[in-house]
Amino acid sequence: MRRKPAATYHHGDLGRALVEAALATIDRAGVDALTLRELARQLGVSPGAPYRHFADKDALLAAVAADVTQRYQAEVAQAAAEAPPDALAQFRATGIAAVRFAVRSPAHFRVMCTQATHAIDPATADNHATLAAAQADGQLAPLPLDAILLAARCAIYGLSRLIVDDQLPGGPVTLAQADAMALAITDVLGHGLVPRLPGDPCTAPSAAPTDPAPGSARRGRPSR
Amino acid sequence: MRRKPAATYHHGDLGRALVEAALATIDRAGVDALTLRELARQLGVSPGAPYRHFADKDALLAAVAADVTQRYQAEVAQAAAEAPPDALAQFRATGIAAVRFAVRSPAHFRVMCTQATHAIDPATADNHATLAAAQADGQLAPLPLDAILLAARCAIYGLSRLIVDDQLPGGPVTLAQADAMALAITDVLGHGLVPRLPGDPCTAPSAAPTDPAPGSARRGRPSR
DNA sequence: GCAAAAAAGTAATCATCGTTCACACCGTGT
DNA sequence: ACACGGTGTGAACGATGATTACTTTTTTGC
Repeated sequence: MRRKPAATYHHGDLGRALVEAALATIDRAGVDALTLRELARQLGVSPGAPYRHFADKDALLAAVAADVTQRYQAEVAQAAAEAPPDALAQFRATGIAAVRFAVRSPAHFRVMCTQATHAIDPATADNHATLAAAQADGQLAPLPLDAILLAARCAIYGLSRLIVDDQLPGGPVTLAQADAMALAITDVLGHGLVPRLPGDPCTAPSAAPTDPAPGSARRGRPSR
Repeated sequence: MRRKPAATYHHGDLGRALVEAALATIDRAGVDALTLRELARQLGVSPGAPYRHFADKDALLAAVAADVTQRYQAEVAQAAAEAPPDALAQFRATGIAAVRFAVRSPAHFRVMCTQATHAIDPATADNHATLAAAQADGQLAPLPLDAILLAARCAIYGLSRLIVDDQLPGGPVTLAQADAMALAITDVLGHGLVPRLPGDPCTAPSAAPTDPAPGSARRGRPSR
């Protein structure tokens, strides 16, 4: 009773507390382990109390997903802000940030993808303009912008989901491995699968185009 | 009692029937709508009967996932067999086949990804040899094979999951749209993001490198 | 100030689900 | 003929999501 600034009623701010407790439970034991009753138990309220704040379990999950989405987008945006402004560096930085989020909080990431319909898009409007400018400057290949955006998004989202879905051989993925894989992907995407003419600038802006990739992208070999 | 070849006992082949009924239910209403009791009801058996064939619900789901995985791999393999043997054509064909499966049976695809741990790999061992040969022939860029394989896998898996997770604006995706998107992605991946020198062979083998992509990859524009 | 209304929580209750257990049924091998 | 193992029955148990009627607290309109 000393000082409860916002604690106005019995609990103060159930609703917010429910979301945070749900986040903790999901992060610890996965979405399937989430139970409204157990949540109410943890917060010391009756089993029916949560229904004053959320229509049903799905509504709570939607709120959780919204919270996760906000953190996700903030982290990606910050990574974009801290990276050099050229298109490839932006792609690399945001890709790495996105994959890192997935590695750090796989369960949260999964909830976000399942519940928050099309919320994974890394700022389509701005990118369009930026990429168009990059193409005009000759920094970017003259491919349709929609196709470029889609390919980049698929590659990063694919890596993230491969990780959180446990589809990569070799157990859980470390942050360093995730970084290396994201880098390798951006390099491949930047360079292209079709061989280039000798003397082509290729993926110069990257650190070491071919070295960091195989050292960590070795996963995939021991699968069969 | 005329001729029931395998129908020996009360039901004949529960277990198989359970898997098929589960597949139908999942395809119609999603995994969350799957209930062991309802399944038993449909098959005219008691609620405890399924437990003679599966330890629990997860075991049934694992069997379902195995069934889906088999069909998925068969379809992808057939597409690979029917496509030209060069590396890029193989990538395109298997990619399109995989995405088509996801579009046709989103719920099945999701169960497969969630339950069947690392089963989405399109034949890593063979590909390694094929790609190495392609690289030696100069048909493929001299990038680390692991990175190439990873990037291709991420792009296709990413597109598939973007579709089944409903992360693409514009409602459900048609088969034609999915084909176009897969094609656009393979083109971008083949060409590379970094501009090429004038006169470079580029993505010649494809039909129309830049035309089919924007017509259908327009999705992403109306998002914001 | 204060009483009415709105917000927040409680306790009891329902339907359903996953799962288990003791028992009954059926074909088979001896 | 008979025991036995694989298969299905039927009735439970515990837990969950959700609803309802009721109480308590906070807010707020006058």
